[in-house]
Amino acid sequence: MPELPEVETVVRELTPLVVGRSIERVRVSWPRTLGGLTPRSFGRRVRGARFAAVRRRGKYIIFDLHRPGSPAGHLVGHLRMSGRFALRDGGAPVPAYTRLSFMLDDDSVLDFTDMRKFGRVEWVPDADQRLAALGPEPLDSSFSAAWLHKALRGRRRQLKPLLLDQEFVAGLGNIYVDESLHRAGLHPLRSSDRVSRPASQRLHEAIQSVLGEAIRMKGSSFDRLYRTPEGRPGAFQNRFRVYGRAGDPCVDCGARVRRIVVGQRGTHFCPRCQRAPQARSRS
DNA sequence: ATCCTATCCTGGCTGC
DNA sequence: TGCAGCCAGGATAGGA
Repeated sequence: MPELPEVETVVRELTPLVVGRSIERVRVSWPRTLGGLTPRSFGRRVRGARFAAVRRRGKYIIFDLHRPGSPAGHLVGHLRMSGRFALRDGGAPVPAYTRLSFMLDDDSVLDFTDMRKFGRVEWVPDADQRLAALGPEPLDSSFSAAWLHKALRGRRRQLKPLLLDQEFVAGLGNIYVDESLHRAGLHPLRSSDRVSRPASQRLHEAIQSVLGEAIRMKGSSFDRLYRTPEGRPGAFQNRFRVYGRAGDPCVDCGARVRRIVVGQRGTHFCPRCQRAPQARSRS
């Protein structure tokens, strides 16, 4: 599932392909993709606009739009499970599962395809306002070990669902949370208010190193779903230590990786490297 | 404040 | 071989 590293890869590959191009026409084949606007009013907002920049916030892809002289709002995209952006030549056949297409002024077409139809591409006047509720970027300097320790202690939630909460930290999903917790030696059910300062530091380091490595490898592709805009798979799946490895030996200690369900999410961990939390004593 | 469940979707898998 | 039923999973809403 596309998480921060996959979205970052999409943004990097898309930038040189679309920045400077303008939108001549839009074709909507699954209106819910637009998240509220009708195809007609969506088309009115974006037709004639030019892509000024492509950037990322959490798992969201933001396209800044301009018209001659003035800003023209933003497209805010989310890939969810199976969304994908890709460019094609105007004469090429429309790919399967295409939900939305932007015909550009150089005769190329930017397609948003999405088998499961959960993805969204919304037009908004103000992207920062739309995404204001998101937590800090885990690769920014604002996300420090000290901040993380304080933030963990200020809540009382299990680490797994807390790290998946985009309002706590933006961009982590099921895969990178499991991988980060394993690298930090922290059990997914541990209560956030019981994480020590050294453990917070390990978690901080683990999150940044996992994300950094995954970005360098252009994300993770373990099924047909995620491909970069250039159509290539990522390679970080070869570095998974726990995700999808239930029953296999832990790469660090050899114990069998376990899979449990936490908050309706498959959760993978090593029972030896990630010690079960102690029951909270009453008092 | 935190937790739990349902919803949106489809392809792929399991079991009969 | 065919088919019904279940599952994954990000975000969000509503209820406990």
